[in-house]
Amino acid sequence: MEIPKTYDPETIENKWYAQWLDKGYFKSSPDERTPFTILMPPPNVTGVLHMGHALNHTIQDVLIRQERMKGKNAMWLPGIDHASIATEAKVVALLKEQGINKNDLTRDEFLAHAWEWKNKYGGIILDQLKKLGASCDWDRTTFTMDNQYYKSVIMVFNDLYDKGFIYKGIQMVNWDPLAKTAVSDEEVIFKDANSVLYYVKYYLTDGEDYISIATTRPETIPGDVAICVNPNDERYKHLIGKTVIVPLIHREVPIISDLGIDIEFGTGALKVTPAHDRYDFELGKKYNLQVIDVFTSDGKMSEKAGIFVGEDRFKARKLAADQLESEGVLIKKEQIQNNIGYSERTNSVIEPKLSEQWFCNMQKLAIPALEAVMSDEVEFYPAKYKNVYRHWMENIRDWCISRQLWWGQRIPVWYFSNGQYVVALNEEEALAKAKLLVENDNLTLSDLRQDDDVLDTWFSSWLWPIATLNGILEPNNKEINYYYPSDTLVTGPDIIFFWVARMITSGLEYRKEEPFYDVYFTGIVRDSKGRKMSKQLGNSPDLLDLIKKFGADSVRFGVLVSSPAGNDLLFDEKLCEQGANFANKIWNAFRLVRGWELNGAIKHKSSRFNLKPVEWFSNKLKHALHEIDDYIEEYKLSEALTSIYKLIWDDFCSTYLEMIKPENDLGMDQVTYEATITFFEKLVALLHPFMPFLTEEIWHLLRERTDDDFCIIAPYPKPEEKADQIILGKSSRIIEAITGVRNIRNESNISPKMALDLFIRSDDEMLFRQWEPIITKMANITNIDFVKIQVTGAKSFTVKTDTFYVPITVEIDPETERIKLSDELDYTKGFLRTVMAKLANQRFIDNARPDVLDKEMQKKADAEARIIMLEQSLKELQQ
RNA sequence: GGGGGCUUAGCUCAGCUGGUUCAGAGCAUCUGCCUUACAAGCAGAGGGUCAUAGGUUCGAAUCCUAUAGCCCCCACCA
Repeated sequence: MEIPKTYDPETIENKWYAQWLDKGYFKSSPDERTPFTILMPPPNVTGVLHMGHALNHTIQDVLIRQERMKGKNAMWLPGIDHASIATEAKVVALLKEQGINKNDLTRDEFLAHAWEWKNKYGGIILDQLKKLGASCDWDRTTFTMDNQYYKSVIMVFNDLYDKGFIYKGIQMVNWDPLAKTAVSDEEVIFKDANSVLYYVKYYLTDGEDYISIATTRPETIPGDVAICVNPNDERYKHLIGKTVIVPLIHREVPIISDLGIDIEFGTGALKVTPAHDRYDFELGKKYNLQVIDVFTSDGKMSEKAGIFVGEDRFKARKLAADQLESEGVLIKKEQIQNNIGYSERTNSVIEPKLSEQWFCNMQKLAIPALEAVMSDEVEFYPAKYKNVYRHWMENIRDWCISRQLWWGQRIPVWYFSNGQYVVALNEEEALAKAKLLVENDNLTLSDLRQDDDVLDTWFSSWLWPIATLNGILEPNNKEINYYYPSDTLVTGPDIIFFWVARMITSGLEYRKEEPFYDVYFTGIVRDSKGRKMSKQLGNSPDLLDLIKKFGADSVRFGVLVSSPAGNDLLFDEKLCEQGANFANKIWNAFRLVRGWELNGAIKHKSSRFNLKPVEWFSNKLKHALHEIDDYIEEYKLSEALTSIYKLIWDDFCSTYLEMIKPENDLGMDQVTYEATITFFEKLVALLHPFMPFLTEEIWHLLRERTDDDFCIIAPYPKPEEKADQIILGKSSRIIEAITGVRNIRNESNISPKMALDLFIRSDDEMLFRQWEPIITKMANITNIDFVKIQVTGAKSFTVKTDTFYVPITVEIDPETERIKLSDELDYTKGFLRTVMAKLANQRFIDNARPDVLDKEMQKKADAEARIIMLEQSLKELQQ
């Protein structure tokens, strides 16, 4: 067998992905094993793969692969969200390009276009995820408008209506004039804005006096129905009850009073426009005022405005300002800072608008969902989001669930011409219910009209954990009973309210059990300058390009290595490069190790090195497995990966392989070789969830494998026995000694090629004898001797209580040697003093834990021994 | 306006219930090496009064209080 010199990701990735699929390793069905389930947050059908997805799905894949290797029945369910408003906007725009206006289409015609679009573009994103190595059970791919899913949503609507949670009402909603639909509070993004505050005179009906009003929205003046002041405001007290003339339209309106008015703000007098402001609407209700909606649904001035009819709201603002000026009622303009709400989807300015919508009352439903998180039944990583969650759930408001769109689950409500309605699962049931309602058996479907609106996308997404497993329609089916609750939800904190909170809510309502045990919140992916990645900035690299350039394993490494849970990830291509370097390193280590057998270098039965390196690395590995396991338990994946990285690069390659690597033609022995292959196998398995392709490749090349022996299903290395600290401690003395010699070479400019002698002064000669062949090889030493006294004409260094002398021809300054020793002595003495102080402190003795106390005792002993050694050396030097 | 978080080497970050093996890692920098696995590499090195000021303590990066700066979330101030 010939091992290629370089690792070629692309062909190898395609090869193994195909084989994994072929072997069905991603598939899962209920059996006697413990399940481990992850439900993929379904990307929008309109979505394009970006770095955020890469991070998110890499994390999910790491978790799934780990648990699969640990023997659980791992199931990762992928899917796509129909993304009602986002998709509809896209389809409308596309049709517009083709010269088709949505308004000219029937509902069915439009939906046909939408489905066509979905079938063409939807799911591209999932195919792209395959390139990344995602090990989803693709047979389970679910779309939120699949037949069964659709029915589940309708069923839940019916159920919540029957239970009295869902109701229809006229309320102030957030209106998106571009999409011409209501949106929920969560879909409104508030941004700071510089606005103009207009001060306007409202003249009293009788007399020359006026009251001045401050407003940022003069175009809504035609909707004014009153002026409101604080009853305690001395300036206006005498005017309450009088009437003023509204500018522009010259209507007479009353001056009323309410304690809610802020005397300090603006002029202290508020123009009341119930149709266009939440607060004003409340005032309007309280004082029974008229509602005049001055806008049309697309944000133009309406007939009711009576002025600037048909003009866009922003144009109208300017026109209104101009006219106020020409009427002589504009007092002044002032620049102010305020918040303006934008639609999350269309980015148009949200208009508070009074309209009739469907709402879901969340207060009662939220109670158990709040409790589940506060009690850690659902555990948040990081925990800081618990507070955010609690605050929202404690102040939860009714959820506006209807949207004036066509793409989505159509609201299952059927109306009579008189406005009466029935809520039903389908037309047949609607008709039956209707007949009962009006006691008329001759009623036909044509007497009924279904609600035109669809449901908020999130009203379907919130059922994801249940509906994907058909748990709504068949609550007792085998699948949902087996897989629910899922284990970990991996998502961004930006949708904690939209989605996470609501899934917990619906899960507890419909399964009486939380939908997932853990929620892992990822951070936002930013560029290396800390800017959020966005299309506009063009700072988001194309994932597929990155994979092409570095390989999927390297990209996975890059996004994982610096992304602790909940913290933003500052992504830099360099991280992928580091990943690629790592892959290359592993590949070359593999070539070295495997080469020994393939090139016939295995010449001996037993180890020249007394198996010391094997003993050392096996303990190093034990130690690392515990560390890595702890990190994974806490979802510290980047830390875990870093640990594996160091274990492989530093400990395995730089140290272990260098130790056992045969110099000259001395050859390798069978025992060490076998041990090394076994180590390599464990390392590769350990790394597999993070870098699946490279590891699968090496897995198959390390040994002959049977047909079903794949790394993807190999047992994950478990932390079992603890590492032997004594062995690790002794070995580190050896390694430090080698480093010490190398250091002397460096600072004295001695080539690594020039062999040196080494004198060791130690009370543990045995140890150094055992390691002698390794020390001589790694530090390029000709001969090691043991001494009892100072060696002159040599550079020295100390490790713990051992002193090492390297005789060199380069000039040695005794003074420098003396200073070195005396500095170390001072430091050690100081160190001992602090230890002694602690041990002399009764409160410390009383309060410290026994292990802390033991450590201090050990420190004391070590320091004392070292001081004796240093003092002795120093004395000899001065003689 | 309310709430939460952050401030540790040039950069990105680890540092749990306070105890000189905690002052760390990776990247970057510097020095020397094309040593037959790897220059996508090897061997070394330098670099931080742990934001500031107090306090608690025998002892604080770690706990408390203020201050400054940055970030996020929530909120109907016209």
